[in-house]
Amino acid sequence: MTPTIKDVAAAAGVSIGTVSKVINKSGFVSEKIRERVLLAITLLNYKPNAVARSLKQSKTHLIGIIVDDISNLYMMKIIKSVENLATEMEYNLISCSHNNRPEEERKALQRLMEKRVDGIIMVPTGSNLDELNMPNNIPVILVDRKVENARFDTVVHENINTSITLVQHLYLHGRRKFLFIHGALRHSVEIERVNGIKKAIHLLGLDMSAQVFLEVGAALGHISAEVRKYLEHSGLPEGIYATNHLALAGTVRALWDMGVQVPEEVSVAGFGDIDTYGLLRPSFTLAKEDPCEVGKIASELLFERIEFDKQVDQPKEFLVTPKITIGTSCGTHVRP
DNA sequence: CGGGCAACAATTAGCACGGT
DNA sequence: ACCGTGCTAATTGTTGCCCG
Repeated sequence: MTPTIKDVAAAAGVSIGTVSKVINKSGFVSEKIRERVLLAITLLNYKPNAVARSLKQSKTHLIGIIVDDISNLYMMKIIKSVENLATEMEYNLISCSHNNRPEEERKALQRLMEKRVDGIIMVPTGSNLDELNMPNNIPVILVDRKVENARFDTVVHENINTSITLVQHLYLHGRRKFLFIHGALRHSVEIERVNGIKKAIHLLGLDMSAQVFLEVGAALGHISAEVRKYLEHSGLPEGIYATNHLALAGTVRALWDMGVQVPEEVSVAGFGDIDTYGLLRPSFTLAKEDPCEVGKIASELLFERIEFDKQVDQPKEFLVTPKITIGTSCGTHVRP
């Protein structure tokens, strides 16, 4: 059996309370006894039992994080960023995916609560929070997506104005007929970005009937096939704008497969960082999200609540503004 | 300074009790 | 004798408080 504090106490010839004081550097222990205890710890290769400690302290030093899909690079960056602070604060992370299914979201929450995690950071599916049995005894921070009835702090990207800026950008370089490729309008991110597009169309006085909105799925292979099918059937627009990194990657792949030259034949803009390793010299304009910043703000908020017992008086919304990087797609072409 | 002990949360073995 | 029910007490490792 692995040695317990009891074994250390017996080996050192002291009580377990004294061993506890030595381990936690609390209270008074004479130097002679302290050395004896430390020697016993070394000889027995004793490691304190975190489970028993949690039992006593009602604190597990565990943080739960629920995202839509843990293999999604964007989500991975949020998790990594949360982990950075968690490690510094001597907490461990439990990561879960809900795959955008409310039922899995509910179960993941349930499991984390049963594990008695000290706090939760979560990307909501967008389902009704009242039906999720959200915890009210531990802090929760929502990230990436806004939800109605939020009694929780939320960290999200700015989507509407950024979306408007991207359309304006294509417009300023002479584009007037667009293909807007977006995902399912299930959560706030896609809804806001599409709303931004519509606002931009209105602001710029573009002909709405000349614009096309194409909704695509969430799997890269399918997206590129759908985009290709559309382009082969309906021809190239002047500009393409994809609202998320998967839609953008699928679009770029379809254009490559079709041998379409960007920006010579069509301008491309979109959300997302699809060039993880910096291998591309992108000829399209990007609004790059900053998932690391989202994770950083969210984890800082969470630890404020956990460690300093800070209460949520009025739930706040924190906005992270995506950085726009100009590709070559717009610089070379000017409308005649 | 150091020992003793309750408390923490959840589970389960053990036991008494009543009914068939 | 056997079964189900409901209760108590023990169990786990650690901490923090009290007492001498």
